[in-house]
Amino acid sequence: MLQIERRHLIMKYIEENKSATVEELAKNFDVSTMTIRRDLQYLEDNNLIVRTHGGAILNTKLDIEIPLKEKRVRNKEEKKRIAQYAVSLVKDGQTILLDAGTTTMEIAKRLKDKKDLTIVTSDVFIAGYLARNHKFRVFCTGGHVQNMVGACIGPGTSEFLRNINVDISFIGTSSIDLEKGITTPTFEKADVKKQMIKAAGKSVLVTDSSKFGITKFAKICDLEDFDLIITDNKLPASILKELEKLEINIKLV
Amino acid sequence: MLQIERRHLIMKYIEENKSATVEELAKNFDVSTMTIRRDLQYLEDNNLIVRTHGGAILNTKLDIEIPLKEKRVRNKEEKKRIAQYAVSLVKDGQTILLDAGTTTMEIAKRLKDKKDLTIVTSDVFIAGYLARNHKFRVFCTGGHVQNMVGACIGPGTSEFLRNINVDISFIGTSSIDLEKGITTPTFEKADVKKQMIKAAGKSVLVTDSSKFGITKFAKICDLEDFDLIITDNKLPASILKELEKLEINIKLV
DNA sequence: TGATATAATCAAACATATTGAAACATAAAC
DNA sequence: GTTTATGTTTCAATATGTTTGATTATATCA
Repeated sequence: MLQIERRHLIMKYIEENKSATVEELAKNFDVSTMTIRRDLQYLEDNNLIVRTHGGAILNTKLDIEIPLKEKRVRNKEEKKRIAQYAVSLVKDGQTILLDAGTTTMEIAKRLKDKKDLTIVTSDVFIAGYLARNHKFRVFCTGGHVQNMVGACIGPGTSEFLRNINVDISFIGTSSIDLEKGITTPTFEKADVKKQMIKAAGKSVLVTDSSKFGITKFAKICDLEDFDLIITDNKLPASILKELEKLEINIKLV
Repeated sequence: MLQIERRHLIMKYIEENKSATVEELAKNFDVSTMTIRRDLQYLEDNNLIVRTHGGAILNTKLDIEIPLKEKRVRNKEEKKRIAQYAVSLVKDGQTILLDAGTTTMEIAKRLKDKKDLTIVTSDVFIAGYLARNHKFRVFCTGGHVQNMVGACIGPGTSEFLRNINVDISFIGTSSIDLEKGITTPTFEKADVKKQMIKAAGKSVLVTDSSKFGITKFAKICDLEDFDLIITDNKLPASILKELEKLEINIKLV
């Protein structure tokens, strides 16, 4: 049987049964599970199905919207704890700013018990999530949307941020160093984050401990420019000691 | 049975019975109580149920927040055909603008075979979809994000649009009338759409035929301000005749 | 045709996810 | 308060997924 033929039949099968397991397909078509997986991968790439652990289901939106798949994120547990603490700093009625990223998305997910918030974000996924799930006033900065990441950057983004003031900014980073400060690969991104700090009465850096000791091209600011740094308890004691020596306000969770 | 299937079925069960105990679910699905607990945890994380001692109940808050049933897109088939035709107008390398809405989302979903597009949108869901699925240059206008809808509106949005030029704008509407033109409930939204038309070398209105004869508060423009109107073939012959008399460029699909 | 490149497939090694059982913690019931 | 039921955490076992390299089939071109 031709590959394309098999893929069509798999699709037909899933359409009829709404779902299928890898095992059952491998048996039906008498090929290895590996081949089935590749077929399913292909069908998913074309938005026809959604792959899940053990098989796949139809891509049609079901009555209830359950996220079918969570993007694999590293240090997920750490990020959740960081987010949990970050949320405790937010008071009802405040205006907050959420940088783009997975950690800040975790913050967004934990805001549901707050009341009357105004939330600004540069992340289109966060904006979408909040618009769908909450009753807050939500603003998206707009700008050039980075593929996969969903982060808005560029002059438009910076301009938007120059015109607002918020109570707290939650900024994420993937490179933080005691000496070199917070850095990022491009000037554009650096500028956006600079504006985020400027716009805020209080700036909080949220980053898991694996990001310490990394430096990138464009500098955003120094560690002491943040009112607080939240990270996880896997931070090496040596770094922690240095931070305390520098009188950086840090919270380990 | 796939995990995701079980979770859907548990959700369905709770929806029907308003509640369920861990024990009863474990027995029904023939898995351990531990697994059921994890499933319930997952569903709670997604705001679908509320966990209680011994089981879970439906998240009643959901009844209000879920326009999902209502949102189950009306005239879906028509919208798909309209989108299909709209996509045929787009050439590789062009810059296009997609208004917020379900019809324009259908357009976004059909762009994947195009090459080297630059896409601007005021819809955070469309921006997110494109960022996740394609390799295009994607821009989001930013602004006040409307709950549930995901559309950006407000001065920030209009300002962004004032600074760009695109080859084609695809505009959606929920109210179109031969005499009163295209209208919308608020001035803010009207202004955004006006800017979208201004920014475009060519403006295309995409709307299913059920929207004809409806008028709202704020006027956007007249029908003749569009270079083309794409709608479906359910449009009453009387209206079609009028349109032709007015020399409106219309395409029925 | 024969030689070479390309694609599809499989199997094995390794990585990750899911599950259930046991130990421990907490809440409800009496 | 004590008891009982339920929930949580942790760990090990199993199931599933991914990556890699070898093998075979298919396509391409001199």
